[in-house]
Amino acid sequence: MNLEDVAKRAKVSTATVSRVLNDVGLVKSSTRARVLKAVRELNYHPNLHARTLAGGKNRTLGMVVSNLENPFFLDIFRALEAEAHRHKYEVVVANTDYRPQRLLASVHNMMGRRPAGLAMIVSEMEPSLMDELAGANIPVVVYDVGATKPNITNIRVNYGKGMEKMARYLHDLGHRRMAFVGHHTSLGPLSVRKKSFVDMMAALTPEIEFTTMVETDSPAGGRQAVRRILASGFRPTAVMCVNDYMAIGVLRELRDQGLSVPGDVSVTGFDNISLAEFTIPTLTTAHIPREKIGKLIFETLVPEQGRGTETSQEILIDPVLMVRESTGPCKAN
Amino acid sequence: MNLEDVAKRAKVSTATVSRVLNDVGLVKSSTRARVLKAVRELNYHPNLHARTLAGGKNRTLGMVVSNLENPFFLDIFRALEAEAHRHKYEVVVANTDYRPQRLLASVHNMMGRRPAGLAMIVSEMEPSLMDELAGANIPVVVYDVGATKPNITNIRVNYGKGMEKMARYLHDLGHRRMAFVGHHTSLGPLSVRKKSFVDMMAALTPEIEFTTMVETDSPAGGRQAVRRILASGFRPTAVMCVNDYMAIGVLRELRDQGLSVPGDVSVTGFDNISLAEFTIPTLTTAHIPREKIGKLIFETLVPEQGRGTETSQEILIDPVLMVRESTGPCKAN
DNA sequence: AATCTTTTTGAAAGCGCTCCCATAGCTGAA
DNA sequence: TTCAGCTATGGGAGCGCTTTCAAAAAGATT
Repeated sequence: MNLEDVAKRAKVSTATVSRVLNDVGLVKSSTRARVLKAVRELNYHPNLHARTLAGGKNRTLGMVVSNLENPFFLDIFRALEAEAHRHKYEVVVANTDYRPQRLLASVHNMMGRRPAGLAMIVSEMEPSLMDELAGANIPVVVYDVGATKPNITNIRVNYGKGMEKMARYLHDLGHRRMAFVGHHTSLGPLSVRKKSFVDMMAALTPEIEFTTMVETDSPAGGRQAVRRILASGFRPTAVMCVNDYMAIGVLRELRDQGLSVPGDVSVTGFDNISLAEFTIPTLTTAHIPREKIGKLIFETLVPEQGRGTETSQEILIDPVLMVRESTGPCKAN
Repeated sequence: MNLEDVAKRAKVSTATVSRVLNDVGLVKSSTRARVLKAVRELNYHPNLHARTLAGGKNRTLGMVVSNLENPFFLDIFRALEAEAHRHKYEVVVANTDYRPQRLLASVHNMMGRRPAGLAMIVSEMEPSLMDELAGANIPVVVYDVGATKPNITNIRVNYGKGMEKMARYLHDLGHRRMAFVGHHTSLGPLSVRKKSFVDMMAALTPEIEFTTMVETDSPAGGRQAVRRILASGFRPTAVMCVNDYMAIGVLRELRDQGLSVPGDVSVTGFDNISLAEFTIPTLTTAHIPREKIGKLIFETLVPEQGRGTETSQEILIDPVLMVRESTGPCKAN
């Protein structure tokens, strides 16, 4: 089933069918009707591959994320997709599960698809990959990772400041023995949050700080972290999590261990995913505007007509503290 | 950057480069090395569109789901993807948000991509679309929807039986005033669950049954449903949810209304998503093996060499009851 | 050294589309 | 009637690849 079949049936040339389908150039309305009829009757759908190949254009964007299971990433994907659909673009995602191996494979696959733009929302970027991307001839947006590179726009979230606000808030509530729960320590944007925590603790309550890193970014990871902390003998009055998704597991495990939140322990997350309003207790967190980020990504990857494509830029976003039920005054002596 | 550039640099023909890249045909090892070197130096990635166009083959599968935000769908996607990657296939997903409009657009987009196979995990299928898919010349799998069609494999979950087990279990605990919470009533597989509930109630405890349908498949939807039920004056001792994802909101709202679970009200979900072990209390549900379903989808879409492609078949899966903390004996008088 | 194999390579024809360029209708003015 | 000036169409090259077919190169055999 191809253009020629349609052309034959409508008794026109393939050029005309193409014109009708793309709504470009002049076509007599009677001819157009005939073509559309043939298209419908044959249940024809243009071969996208041939289209991109011939036209050199592509209305699909690529997006690579670390963990689609974490609602944070999913939300960004959905926001980008919504914006894309509004402009008749499509988005194809790839998930890496924080595995560098997969990252590479995904990026290469994406490059093979020759997308109109590529968004990298991953924590495990490597400098060499950044170089490769800068060399690829398409617009690239990266999320909060690595140094600024020519041809690559960087959307940054001020995690440091967010963590600082959070730590200060807990400190003001009287908390001194705090623990930090994270995953995949070594990765850029994640280590920023951890470092920020460690620095704050050093400044606020020297020598009292505990950091756990587990292998998975999930509630199960959060649960495991709590077990580790308690097994070590450390009894924090507050636990700060690298994100909300892990905090869900932290809340659950604390309860399993007979500790009440926020009575015995305060818990904070990060991201403000929608589930944060459904946990018991609801979760104190820092809001990161995924909606806005998704939109920003689209605007960067598909620059509006007229406005020239920036070579590279940097966008900074500030997290906003959202206080809910999971945090309260420190009651420990 | 194309095959010819590589060929020129390696001083061979494009045919040879192609042979090396696809690992077919005989190529002298010294030549192969030269080609690979050129590929590396140019950072070349084959144009997938040209590949599919020329080769007529495609190693990517399409998948359309109703709500990627619901972990149930995401799990199936991830299972399918894992299996696909194992066989060097890729998966591209499209999300419909239960909107027929989007469904159509997604399917057409997929057809344009000429995937090796298409999996439809959507509740909002229409017969006409089924016909169109049966006519398309690719393997199609649909999840639990519509009548069996030639050329289309149907993976069915015995929701009716699952709901029956669940209702009977609650009945045995003494519950009589039960409510059902769902969304998008009219859609096939969803209405099965509802109908099953209604039928069971009719058999077990005639005239005491309450059904709410809200617009979104999400915790927020679950919350809204509880508000509606309570606003109506009905005081159920058990709430059965169409899935776990909505049950999360139900649990939260019941607590907000001062009702304890399972003390005052028992709650059940369906699917056994991993979050069901992290809610407070943990959620009684029915397990649906997403892992297995993902695998099954792959095997159906990409039939192994040798085994002939079945024209159409039907696969049936039985849910398994998972009793956790959210259900208990009815204490009401 | 001549001939026959076998291995290795290249030339070129598509794959299904877009888009440029040329041609064919048509309208109305001269 | 003729021709400029449109509007509508068709022809065909080319997008980057795979794949067949044939030819060249390299060994093997006598």
